[in-house]
Amino acid sequence: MGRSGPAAGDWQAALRAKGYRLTPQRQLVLEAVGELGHATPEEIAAAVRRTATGVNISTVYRNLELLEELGMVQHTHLGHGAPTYSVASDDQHVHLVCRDCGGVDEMDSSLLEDVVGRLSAERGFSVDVGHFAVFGRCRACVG
Amino acid sequence: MGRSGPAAGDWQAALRAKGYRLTPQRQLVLEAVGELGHATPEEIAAAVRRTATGVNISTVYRNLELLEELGMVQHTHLGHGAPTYSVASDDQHVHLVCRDCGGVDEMDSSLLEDVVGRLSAERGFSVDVGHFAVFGRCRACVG
DNA sequence: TTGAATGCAAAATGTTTGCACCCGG
DNA sequence: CCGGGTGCAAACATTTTGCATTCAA
Repeated sequence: MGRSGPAAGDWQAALRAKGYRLTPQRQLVLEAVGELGHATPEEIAAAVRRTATGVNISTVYRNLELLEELGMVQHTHLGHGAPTYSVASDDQHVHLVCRDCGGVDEMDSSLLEDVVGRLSAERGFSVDVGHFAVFGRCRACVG
Repeated sequence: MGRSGPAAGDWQAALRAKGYRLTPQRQLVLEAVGELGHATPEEIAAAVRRTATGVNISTVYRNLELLEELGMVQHTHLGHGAPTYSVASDDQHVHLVCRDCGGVDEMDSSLLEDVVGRLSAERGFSVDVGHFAVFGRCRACVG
């Protein structure tokens, strides 16, 4: 996490190619998403503010939207309140959300291999595996 | 839809057994959920008001919560805004939500049989199949 | 220079809560 | 009669938007 990786400059070039600018806020939002993982816009804003006080929440929203459009981040609805964001390059995983304790666990997306295959074959539906939450009750709450 | 079925009186008895009352609003909310299917609280309120003007939105929320607690209805987060409610007795199905056109399709929950089995065996996680949305892109939007 | 981006405040959604009054049992 | 239920208004939480100002390129 927090790694810039070999493609660090690529997205900056992609930004400019589309007529967008590289601002400190933009960079900080992307870094925060990478460092936090599964973070809500509010949490991301808080993280960004630890480096740059005064960054507005609406700026965070606007940048998350832009970064998602560029394919840099993606969001998942874990059920309850705000959605959570993570960097798109992170390994795809399925979220297991417990409706009782609210806990979130993860499983490798290979779990859904055959489901994805069947939906593609039978319906032409292309599953977005990362954007995914399975609801139910965890071992502890099932009792 | 809209059928009262053989168990029509059962939930009314269940209500009283738990010290709750049977009010017109309560009945109308349950009926509306059954008639609409996949309806948001706002849509349910609108339907209820076609019969009884003046029913407050907060009453709808409170009754949806109660009816869900009693196992009469259930809600699903389809991704975007408000959650949608349906009667719990309806055949369980998986929701396929297109992230481009926003369309919602359904598939029989047998699709997830093995996934449910594996999650139960490997993690002790009990999947709530009805409370489920698979995100991706539908045939039309994949192009 | 110039238009994209930001900050701020206000508006738009969606949901919850406190409280006085009402009514089902 | 009595405690659960309702309506109403206000509070909340989350997200979006209008607009003047700022700043990356």
